[in-house]
Amino acid sequence: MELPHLKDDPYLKVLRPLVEAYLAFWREDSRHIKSLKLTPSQFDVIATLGDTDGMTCADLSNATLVTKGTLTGVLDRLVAKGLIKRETVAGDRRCTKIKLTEKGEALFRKVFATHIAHIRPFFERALSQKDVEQMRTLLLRIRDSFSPHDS
Amino acid sequence: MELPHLKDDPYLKVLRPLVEAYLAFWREDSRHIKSLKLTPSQFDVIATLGDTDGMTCADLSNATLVTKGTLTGVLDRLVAKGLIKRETVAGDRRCTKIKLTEKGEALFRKVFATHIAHIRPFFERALSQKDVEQMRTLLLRIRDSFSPHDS
DNA sequence: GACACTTCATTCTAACTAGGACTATTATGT
DNA sequence: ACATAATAGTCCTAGTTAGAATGAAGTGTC
Repeated sequence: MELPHLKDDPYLKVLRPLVEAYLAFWREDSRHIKSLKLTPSQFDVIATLGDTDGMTCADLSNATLVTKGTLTGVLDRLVAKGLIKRETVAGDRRCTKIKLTEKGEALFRKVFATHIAHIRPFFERALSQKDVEQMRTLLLRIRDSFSPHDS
Repeated sequence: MELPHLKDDPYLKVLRPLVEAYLAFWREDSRHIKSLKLTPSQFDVIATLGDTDGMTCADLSNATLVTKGTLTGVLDRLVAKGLIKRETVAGDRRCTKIKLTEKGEALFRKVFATHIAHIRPFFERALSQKDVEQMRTLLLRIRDSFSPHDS
């Protein structure tokens, strides 16, 4: 992603900070996840699968940031680690139901709260309660500005 | 990257919108870049190289979001497209100076302003001038909260 | 029941990612 | 001067990315 150099443009002045803030978060996020011996995509899948009784590949792909094509490989590696299993679905032989194994379940319990607790203080330090509300509103306006139904 | 499900947490309430806003921008951004027959990394390099008289790999890597190891391959493909050239540096035989070719220069001129003009309206629609200032401040606070020198 | 559609998961390709290892070269400390 | 450290670019590995193609399995229509 490019960072335009026209920093004086009143609207683009927000683009670079957006990219930088996201990237700063992302680096810390994946650094911590890596210390748990998972990749960000793998963590994403485990966290999504936690507290469900299994999802199909298509559901998983929608709920995470991993596309369907990529998912197969990610799941293969999680199966190899013994964290998830693939089960057939009665009544539809096209689908596979992905579930956490015992081991995967245990990892989820151990890791999820830990990770949230790790990331939380970075936001706590930066923003007051009022800032959070403000920020949230503006970020959602940006997000929606990019969505197709916008005029 | 995972999107924690504890949406009620006062501070994490801003994390999901941050990720979503960034991703919304990023998808539109790379969609448009792709229509110019470049990848996001390639565009990043071309845009950074524009209006300079060449940079080393290390400089390029710092100025863009492309790491040194990845850069080699990206540059190889840009050389293959005839958009950049590698030149030796007098006085330091370790360095290579990367420059736009005529063709690369022409592409930069054509494409850069176009791309900015394409992205700009999405932000213009979402934020007032005052919002921009507010947003910028808060985003930079988040960014800096993740940087090492922070307490 | 046969036809065309759709959906599911997988496979494939080209490109990218971080990060570590490697080689050549240049700089530094004593 | 000479060993050591730092730097530059490249290469390598494992994993990810989007997107297109594939083949198997359901669904809808007549």
